[in-house]
Amino acid sequence: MPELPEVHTIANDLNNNIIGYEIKNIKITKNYKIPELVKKRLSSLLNKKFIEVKRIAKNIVIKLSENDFLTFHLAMTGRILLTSDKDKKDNWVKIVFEISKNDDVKYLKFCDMRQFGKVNVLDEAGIRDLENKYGISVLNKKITPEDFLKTIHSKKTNIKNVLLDQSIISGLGNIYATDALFLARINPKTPTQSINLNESKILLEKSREILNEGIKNRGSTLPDKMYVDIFGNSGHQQNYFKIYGKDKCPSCGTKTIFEKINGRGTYFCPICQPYKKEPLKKVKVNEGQKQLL
DNA sequence: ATGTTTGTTCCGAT
DNA sequence: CATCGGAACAAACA
Repeated sequence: MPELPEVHTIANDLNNNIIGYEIKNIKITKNYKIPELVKKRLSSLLNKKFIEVKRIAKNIVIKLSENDFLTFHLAMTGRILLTSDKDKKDNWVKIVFEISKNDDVKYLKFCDMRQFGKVNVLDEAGIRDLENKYGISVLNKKITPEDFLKTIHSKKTNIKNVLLDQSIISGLGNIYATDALFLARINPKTPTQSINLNESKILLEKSREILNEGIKNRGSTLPDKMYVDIFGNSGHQQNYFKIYGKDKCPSCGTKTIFEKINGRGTYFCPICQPYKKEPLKKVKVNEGQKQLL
């Protein structure tokens, strides 16, 4: 579930709650598939101290003493929970880190229902590699509409698809990309090559706006409650979705269209986000037609 | 029983 | 060879 605002909220809360704590024990749930190498690296973290928590794209990155980094990617159903209650039962717990500072003991849990999430331990070079995997961040204030347009044009597909391609544009997930396109009044199926500078400018603005609103509202929690923050609380952005999950366009009242685009559920308004531009079609031209042209 | 699901990676087709 | 897009990863719910 977690997209950038959800991951941001988790990283920020962890940074305010686990700095200075040391890892005293690590328990991996039986039958949880984790590479042997990662298991070995995890055990090397015992007695190391949390220095700082930050976010790289949708990864939670925890810096420990001796320049080790513990990273989590939550994918669709990952959760990070923090509790002082040793006996608290949580669903789908995969790894429990017992951490302490002086006499205070807490439990940092990595949970994952569908198990698409990833845990890893990296050194500084590994962190650099991780950073290099990702494309531009729309939240980077240095990115101009010109930069954004160039990036959009670098992939020949539809605009929704390129917004979700983390190696090109990092941070937007399915829900926020859907809402950003609605706010920018751009049809999600618009070919990237048809986007112009003005649309690039608006889309960049609206993408920033929607991500910042999501961060302000501590992420979005859908009815399945899969995303919760480290204390188990829901986010609020679901109350402010623009068009994601809506039957009717909040702007003009027209029935929204729900369509799978590149396998991802997409909502859009056919009136406010009209499909103006035909994709470039490959037309087979025979000799006779050529003369007519 | 079938179709959904907030993400990412891999592999086959073009 | 580059690029695109569907399948797969696994589990719960309606």
